[in-house]
This record gives sequence, C-alpha cells and structure tokens, in this order.
Amino acid sequence: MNLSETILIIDDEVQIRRLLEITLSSSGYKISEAATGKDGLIAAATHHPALIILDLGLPDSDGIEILKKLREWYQKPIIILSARNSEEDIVHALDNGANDYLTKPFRTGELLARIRVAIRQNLGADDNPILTFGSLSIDLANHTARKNGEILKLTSTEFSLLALLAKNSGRVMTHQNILKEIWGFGYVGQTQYLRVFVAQLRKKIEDDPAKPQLLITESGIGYRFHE
Amino acid sequence: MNLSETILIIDDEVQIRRLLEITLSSSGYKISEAATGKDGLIAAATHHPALIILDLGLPDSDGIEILKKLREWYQKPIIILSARNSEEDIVHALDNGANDYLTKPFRTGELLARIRVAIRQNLGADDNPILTFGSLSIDLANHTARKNGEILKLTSTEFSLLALLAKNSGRVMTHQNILKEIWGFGYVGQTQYLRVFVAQLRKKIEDDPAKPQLLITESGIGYRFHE
DNA sequence: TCTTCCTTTATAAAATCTTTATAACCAAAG
DNA sequence: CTTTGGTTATAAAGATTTTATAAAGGAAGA
Repeated sequence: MNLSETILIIDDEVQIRRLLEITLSSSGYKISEAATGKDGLIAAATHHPALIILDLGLPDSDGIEILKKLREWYQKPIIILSARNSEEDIVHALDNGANDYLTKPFRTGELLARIRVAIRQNLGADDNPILTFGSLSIDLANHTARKNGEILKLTSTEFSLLALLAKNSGRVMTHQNILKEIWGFGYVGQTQYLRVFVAQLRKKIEDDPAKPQLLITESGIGYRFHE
Repeated sequence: MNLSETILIIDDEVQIRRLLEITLSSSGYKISEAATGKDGLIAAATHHPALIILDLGLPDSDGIEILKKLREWYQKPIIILSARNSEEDIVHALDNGANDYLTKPFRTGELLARIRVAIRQNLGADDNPILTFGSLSIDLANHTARKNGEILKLTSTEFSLLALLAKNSGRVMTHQNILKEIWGFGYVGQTQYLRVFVAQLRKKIEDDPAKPQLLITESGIGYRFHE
C-alpha cells in the first residue's frame, strides 16, 4: 500500500530524530531529516514529502512561523510533535494548519497510528502501479490483468506467473527461478508444469499464441517477457 | 464560517453531554445527542451530522463496534473522547476509522480546535455517496440497495458484504479480507459462510445468478465486484 | 408462538492443477 | 539432405481442490 512514501522530520534533538528514523523506516516509510526550521523548509520544498513531523521548539525560529510558511504552499499533512503542552500552544498550532498535535514524550505506536490517519485522509494521490505492454495491462494491487480493456480470466497461478514475468520484463528468467518463485523450492525440476502454464497463458494474452510477442521462449534457459 | 453544522455527541455521561452542549453551541454548532451506542447509530442515520463525537466506554456496547458500524456508511469526521488512555485503545480506534482521539479529562479549547481541524479537512467531501453499477445502486448512508429502482430486501450482513465489495469494486478481495471485515478476526477460515452469503446475495442482485455479472468469483482467491 | 436470520452440514457441479502422451521444432552430425 | 537427440508446445485425461446451492437446525426478537 504505502510503497515507501517519504516523511520529513524537522526536529533539533538528534535523539528524537534517531528514534523516529528507526520507528518510521521499520514501518516502511522513507525518511528525510532537518535539524532547523530553515533546513526544514528547504527539505520540504526539495523532497515534497507525503507528511511532515514538525517540532515547535526549534532553536533558530518559532515553530509556528515555520508551520505558517509551510502552509503557504504545502497541502499535505503536518503533525506537530512538541514538548509544549499548554492549551494555547495546541490550539494555536491546530488553527494555523497543523493536522495533529502530540506532546513529548510520545508513544511511537500512537504516532504511527496518527500518521496512518493523516495519510489515509489525504488519499487521492493513490497511485497503484499498472504495468503496461501494448494492449496488455497488469494491475498488481487489484490482481487483475486486461487485454484491450477487457478483464482477462486468469487463474491464481496464471496471474502469479504473468506478474512475475512482467515485473522482470526484459530480463531472462530461468525455469528454476520461475518454479521456485511460483510453486516453491520442491518444484524445481518440474519444467513441464511451466510449459503447460506458459501455453495456457499465451492463449489468453497473445494475439497469436503460435507466434508469441510478449512471452518469449529462451530455449534451454527459460522465458523472457518483452518490454 | 460555521453555517450551524450539526455535531452528534454519543456519550452516556450526562455531565459530559451538558458540558459539550454548552461549549459547542456557544461556538455556533447545532447539537444532537445520544446516550447509548444504539441511539447513536439511529441519530447519525437520522440527522447526518457534520461530525460525531463518540465515547468509547458506552454501557450498552463496545465503542469500537459502534465506530465500525458508523464507518460502513459515514464518511465524515469521528472524534473519539474516551477515559481509556492505553496506547492499544488509541491505536485500535484510529485504525478503525476514527479521525482523532482525546482522553478525558479534556480541554474544551483543544477539543474545539480539533473539531475545526476535522471539519476543515472534510471540506469538499461528497455528501451522500451512491454507488451505481448498471441497474444496481447502493446508498451507503441510507443502508439501502436498489435494483431497477426497486428497494432490495437485504439482511444486515448481506448489505455489509455488498457494500464492502462495492466500495472496493474492481479490486480482488481475498476471502480472509472479507471475513475479517464483515465477521471479525476470529472468522478467518470460515470461507463457507462467505459462499452461502455470496449465493444469497447473487440471487438478489444478479439478473441471472448462475452467470454472475457483478459479483465475480476469483477461484482460489476470493471475490471481485465488477466496475 | 412465529418469523427471520444466522450457522452448519451435505452434496453436486465447476474450476483448477497435475500428469501423460504426442507432435513440433531446431540445431548439429552423418 | 536426412537423421538424431534434446527441447518445447499443446491437447487431453485424471485427480484434486474449490465453489454453489439447498436445506436442516438453532438462536434471537417480535
């Protein structure tokens, strides 16, 4: 789902940045960091992160000012992470464009959940990768393949095989490799399986299965998907 | 700014309701109240509030269940207001569709600011979404489905299943996913349930249940709703 | 009580996977 | 040019898994 979206951390405390870096990257996010408000603004403009975590207590500038500056052009979620706990600070930050406000010390699980909420609400930039090869398109997230716009009726194994080859298009995949990926270790050697499924797949995806243009045989080695 | 939008308060403590009523109405919101989860669901369906404030510790039911039920059709913000302060509760609520989570005792100014954030983010969201698939239409807010204009008589489970699949139309949903969403975590594995309900649903929504056009079987994987 | 809906069970039908058989292909050697 | 050995393609039979459907039993509420 989140195929490595970038989160920008603007915080002067190196321990916090370290902690967040570990927590967030182990949840599959890419991380970008800045220790000052100035650097934060530059980093935001450079990397266009999917979300920003902003500390209000920055040494070089008032956090609220950074928030306002960001909000002049940055539409995506901003979560405030601050040691300040007064109602005035919280209300002020939220009214100036922050999406959420957590006080330090914070609980990492809660922060992650609040990040998920923020990103979930900001959907629309919801791009799922679709592999396209001429009139054939493969939607990996939705588990569907189309030929000339028509959804193809593929079995689960056929789809796995097609997806594997398509993901490695242009590259020759050996019989052993394919068998290991689709059927598992024990099936290396059952090249006949593969031939049967390749033939079935060609009947469904090729214009002329006898003269395959997409799923090419590499005799003695394996198969290759044409780019 | 606030064109007297209605906020629904679902909380069993009368003092909290009184406090919120005063606070929110003096900020220009209209108020609707419910003391139990059941009444809350009814009030939400009746008044279509712009935002819901939900207490998790309701006497008659698990707050999370109310949250899930609301989220089956209610797209607008839901803010949790709860005495429970464990990270587990917070994460669980946020991951089940809550927009924000405040613990009691709360600060009214902060609550108001968080309400403003939630409503601000919800601007431009569509009001009464009706999913349409040929002669079939599904009104999530009113919990009704029509075939050729006729209201279909669906049980609550059947409607949940239909709504889930329709909301994810075009995407293959695995048995496990569907079972988890509709029946809960413990029912993953009970694929036979699903088959029975799919057959029942097809009898009601398909022109020819033996040749389904809408609710497609993906053998070995799950089901897919036609786009 | 009666009705409605959920759950479980049983069984037939359909879809998919595996295996087998055979034909076709292709390059190298005779 | 023909043969030969290795590889690949394809159809089709069989075995296995998965799915559809009816129907019976049970729980809950009117």
